[in-house]
Amino acid sequence: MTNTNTGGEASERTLNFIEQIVENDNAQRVWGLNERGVPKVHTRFPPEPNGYLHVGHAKSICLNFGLALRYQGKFNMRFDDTNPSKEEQEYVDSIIRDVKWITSAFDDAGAGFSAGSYDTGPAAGGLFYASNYFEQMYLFAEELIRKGKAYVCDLTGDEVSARRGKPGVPATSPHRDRPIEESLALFRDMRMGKFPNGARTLRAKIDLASPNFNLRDPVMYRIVHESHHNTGDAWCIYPMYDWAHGIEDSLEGITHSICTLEFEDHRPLYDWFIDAINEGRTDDGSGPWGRRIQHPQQIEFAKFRPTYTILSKRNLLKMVSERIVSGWDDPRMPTISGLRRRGYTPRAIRACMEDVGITKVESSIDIGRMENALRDHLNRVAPRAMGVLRPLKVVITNWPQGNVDDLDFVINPEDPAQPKRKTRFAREIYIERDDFMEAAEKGFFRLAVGQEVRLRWAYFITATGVVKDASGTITEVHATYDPATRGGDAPAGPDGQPLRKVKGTIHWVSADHATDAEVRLFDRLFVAEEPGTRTGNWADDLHPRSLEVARAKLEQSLSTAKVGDTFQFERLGYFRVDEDSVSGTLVLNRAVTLKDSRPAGESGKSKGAGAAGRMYSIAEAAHELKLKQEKLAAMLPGAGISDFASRTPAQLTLAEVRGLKDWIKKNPPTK
RNA sequence: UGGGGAUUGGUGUAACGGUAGCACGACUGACUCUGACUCAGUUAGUCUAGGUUCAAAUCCUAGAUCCCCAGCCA
Repeated sequence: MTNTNTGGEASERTLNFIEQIVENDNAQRVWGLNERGVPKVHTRFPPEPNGYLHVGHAKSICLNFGLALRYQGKFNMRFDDTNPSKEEQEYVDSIIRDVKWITSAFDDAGAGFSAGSYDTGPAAGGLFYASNYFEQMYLFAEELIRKGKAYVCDLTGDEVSARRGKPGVPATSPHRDRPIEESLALFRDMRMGKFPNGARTLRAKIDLASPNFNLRDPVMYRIVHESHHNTGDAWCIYPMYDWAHGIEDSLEGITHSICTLEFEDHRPLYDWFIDAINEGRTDDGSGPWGRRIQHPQQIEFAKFRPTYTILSKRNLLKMVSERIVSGWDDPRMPTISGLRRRGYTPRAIRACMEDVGITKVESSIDIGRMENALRDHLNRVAPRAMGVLRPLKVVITNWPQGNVDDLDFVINPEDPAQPKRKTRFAREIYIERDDFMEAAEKGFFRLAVGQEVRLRWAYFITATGVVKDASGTITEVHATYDPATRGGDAPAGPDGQPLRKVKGTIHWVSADHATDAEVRLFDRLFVAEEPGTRTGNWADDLHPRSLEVARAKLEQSLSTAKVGDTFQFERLGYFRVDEDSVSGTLVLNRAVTLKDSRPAGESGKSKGAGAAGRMYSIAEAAHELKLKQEKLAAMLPGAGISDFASRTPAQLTLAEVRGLKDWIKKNPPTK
């Protein structure tokens, strides 16, 4: 079996546990056949429109949409909009946009099966709103009251809390034996708006002593006098998630209701509600309550949890409202709209999700995996261009004044089918400041005085001297070029082999033909792998310089680039034209750098993210060693790490953690 | 202290009583007009302790650690 990291195209791999469940169900025809004559598979993505979608949601979309596609089923986009006080039309609009964008990664999904976006392709189930089922839900609720399975409770929120009980101590409710007719009348009065917010609730009559608190007579309806983005003022009672969700799935014919781990405790409730509705119903509808409704299967999986990121909508909202970022679509945000603006592609996001897989293990995903997936995709599709982020002027002193050369530039070496295009070269050019050293150090094979370098697709040049300002800063480099190297090839000898080699190739931009641009360089929003673990407040781990703005010089052809265009600037990374661009002033975002295998330090970046440089906080180390933090801290001196208390930051190296592991084996802690 | 989950190299993930494999990362090297890409190689793992078995990551027992649950949020 092979795994794929090549853009998420379907390939052979072992089935994940959800696919196994689906295939089992299919083999046993649990859900019957669909109109295509294949076993029915119907999934959905059910966000609440109370914020923008983030990468975590992308995983769920890919899972659910991918399942529908793989098994020739259907996928519903559904708003779980049961709480008018938190939901807004702006969020509805953004979610629709984002889901379409993510699902577009499934276009041309192979096997002659084209996907299209969620609402147009063969997997399209449609766009739905839970709020459109309010009337049906209400009818089901009355049915449960009449079956003696639900009752109106007069307790306030605080009173319910106070009476919730504890593990081993049952909850209490003074109204659970209220006569059916009385509950029915009160429930109708609730709907009529006869009571203020919070005065009464409808509760399911399940088990006040259940060890699972979700079953201690959960609230089904609460009174909320507020306008709803979809139903307006039609309702003043709104269903709770637990009551509503299973009904939504059932009504839409969902077969596999996939959600995240924290809802495992809710599954018995999900099942109870559907079973309660079905009690007294029959397959042919002949009973007193009519036809049975579908009972979807809830399946839970672990969330996508990237390092150096926070994902809860509440905290993302806080970052937006406190202006820590410029908005929900700030390119540093883990929101789908932020990733899109930064330059991520849906295919890269999908590939990352495929790479990471579906399990019930709450693992955290190295944010580098997302970056790798992006590089992998963009490397194959992004046109190359040249841009200089920190320009340093080079004067080619032996280049004829006023002369301009048109040179061939390869658009994408990964795609030889693409034609070449012309790039202008002249006497004055810009190169990257980092690509020049007055005196080359060992291992530095870019431009230096007396050292020859290749200008990509242009000429070999050798620096001859520098011009400095009063402070000693180099303002200009003088160099000579070799006319025999036009196009960037060294002249060949009689045997056809190049007569000389240059180790370095650098990028450049013609000064007279350059276009100015603002280039935004992003770093992680947080400096801690898990923001907030150190102090309990993620704000303490914010990266103080997660945005740097460069005044760049780009090759002339970029001046006509459009918003959304993405390029690889050779040797630098991938860049996307930002929405902030106005005519004449380009703004680009660096989506991700290229990988850099230069020695650490030389590239100006720290190379510590990998395993070798991995640092552990005391909490992480304690987790790794399966010890309590205090216990670990106490044993450090004995294990030969005596200076830990004085370290800043208080971290252990990977080697030390490994050493501790061995030491603990030999010296087991006392219980 | 009640209930529900989880635990395989640095990371992610396979193996469903029978060779612990794959991917990412890291490290070497080759190639290279991007210190990119590509290619080759190296590295490193079954939470612990018992038990069952010819054979255990897998089954049993006990324990450890982590996550979730007492909203009229979803």
